[in-house]
Amino acid sequence: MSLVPVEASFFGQSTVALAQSLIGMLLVKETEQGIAAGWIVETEAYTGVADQAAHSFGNRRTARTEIMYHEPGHVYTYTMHTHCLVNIVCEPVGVAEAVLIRAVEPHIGLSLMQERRGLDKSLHQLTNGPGKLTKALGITMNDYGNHATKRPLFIAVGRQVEEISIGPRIGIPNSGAARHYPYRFWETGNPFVSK
DNA sequence: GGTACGATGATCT
DNA sequence: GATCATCGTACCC
Repeated sequence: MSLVPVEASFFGQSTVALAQSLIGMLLVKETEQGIAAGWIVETEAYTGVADQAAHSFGNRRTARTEIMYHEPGHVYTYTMHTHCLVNIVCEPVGVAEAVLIRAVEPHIGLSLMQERRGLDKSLHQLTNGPGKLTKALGITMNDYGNHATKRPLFIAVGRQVEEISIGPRIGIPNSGAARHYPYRFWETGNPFVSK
């Protein structure tokens, strides 16, 4: 098992392309309690200035969205309804786009994830949602601004994915036409996707 | 199997 | 004070 972070150049592709490339990659988080990692099985692309569903729509720039304007590969975490969500920043400096990681398949540190999520949860309930996977892996707002090529939170080379499905994004009913964009990607048939 | 809804807190106006 | 890129439970097929 080699947990080697990917090269920074991996993140130098378009947001939509990266959202698909991330499917099958390994999301790794190291803490004092140990390592937890999961295969990424579901992502969503948020394409910034013209995407009404993106936090950076119209180039809105605040303390929260600041990291989206930086180099690709940075980690963008933020809280939503008491949950922490994790994104990977895309596109060159000044272009604020990102990929939301919506679900992973538990791979390393299963008992640690179960401990964090509650022992009554079945395996497939641990990480099949954006708020769930951050809790299972121990990802918090402290990871905001970390680069995904560096510990303790990074992307590692993953496995082959046979087929990727495409559909509209989830949970953005108030985003005008943007809600219909085919920007959600998941590994076809994988039982750990959020829906 | 499905849908409905309330809790909950950071962020922005 | 309004707005959410959510989750879990309740309830109804």
